[in-house]
Amino acid sequence: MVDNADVVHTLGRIADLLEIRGENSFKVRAYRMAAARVESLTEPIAGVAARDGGLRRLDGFGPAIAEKVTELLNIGHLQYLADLEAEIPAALLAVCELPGVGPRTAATLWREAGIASLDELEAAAAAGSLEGIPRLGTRSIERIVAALEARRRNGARERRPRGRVVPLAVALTPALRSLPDVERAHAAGSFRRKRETVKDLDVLVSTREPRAVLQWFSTLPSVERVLVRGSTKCSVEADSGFQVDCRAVAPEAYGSAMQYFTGSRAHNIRMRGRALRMGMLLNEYGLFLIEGNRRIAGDTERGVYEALGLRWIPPEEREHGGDIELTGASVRRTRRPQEAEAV
DNA sequence: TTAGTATT
DNA sequence: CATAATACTAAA
Repeated sequence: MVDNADVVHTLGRIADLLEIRGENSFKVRAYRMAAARVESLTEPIAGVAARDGGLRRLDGFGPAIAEKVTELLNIGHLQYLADLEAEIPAALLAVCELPGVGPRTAATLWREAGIASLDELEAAAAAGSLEGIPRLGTRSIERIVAALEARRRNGARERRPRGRVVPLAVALTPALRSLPDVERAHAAGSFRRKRETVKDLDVLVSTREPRAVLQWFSTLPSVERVLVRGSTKCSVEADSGFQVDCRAVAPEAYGSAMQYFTGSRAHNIRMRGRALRMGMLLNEYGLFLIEGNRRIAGDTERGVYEALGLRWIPPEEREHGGDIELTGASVRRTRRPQEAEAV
């Protein structure tokens, strides 16, 4: 019996393999969107398929994906996926999991050097045979070797229970606040959204001296490896390979930066799309009227939501894109006229 | 400058 | 035709 989770897994796997194959990114995205749609179903997909209209009634299901999922439901097997798996080694997906290595690099390693797994990559690196691969310079090879070493030490990265990350967060944010140039510091991301597990810890700081703050952050004793360090953000591995991202912004952008850095990604896409439809641009630096490029919000997170006609949405409710419609009752509809100036 | 990878 | 916007790094 094929259940919803099987369909989600199958569609996601197709997307990953198509990506390594270098397929049109809209096609890849289509499979991911269809997978997300099935994941959000509250009933067995077989039931949807059986009813009038069938799978095509689901958002994100066009003729091609509907046909494939029908085949999977009916005979418990999808030839299209089998063909892809015959073409592309499954172990390449693990290569893509290395930080800094994505589908294009994995495809290059495979096609140019026949590397199809982490073990083969490690052997090739040790033998020095990565040199000479097109678009793979010395620095890239160094990064790959470092990533392989980190993985051997810590194993594959896994999400951690939120409770296991709390001590890190409660130690890090006050430490950042105690720096001379830092005004504010808070954990954001899925930690702030109170997800049960988190993939990494995101910390936002406001400062006029981002470089100094990020320099301090990247040289903390518990930092095992610096992944990237630029002028506005720094990502490190600490605490057995757990990733911690620090983003620094000017104090007047703290609200919009918190909005951005809290996510979720789907929530941000909806918020930014809504801004566009209202003739505005939303990014981590503020909310801007496109006409005249005038900044109208961003100092506070609440100000961003209200300028977009929404009430402030608690982080826990920002998990899915639909939250804006479900919970973000329009301020215009709910507030009384005399409160209008508060926006 | 651009491609690739990354972040929410 | 297709959901947003931006940052960092290495290679060319």
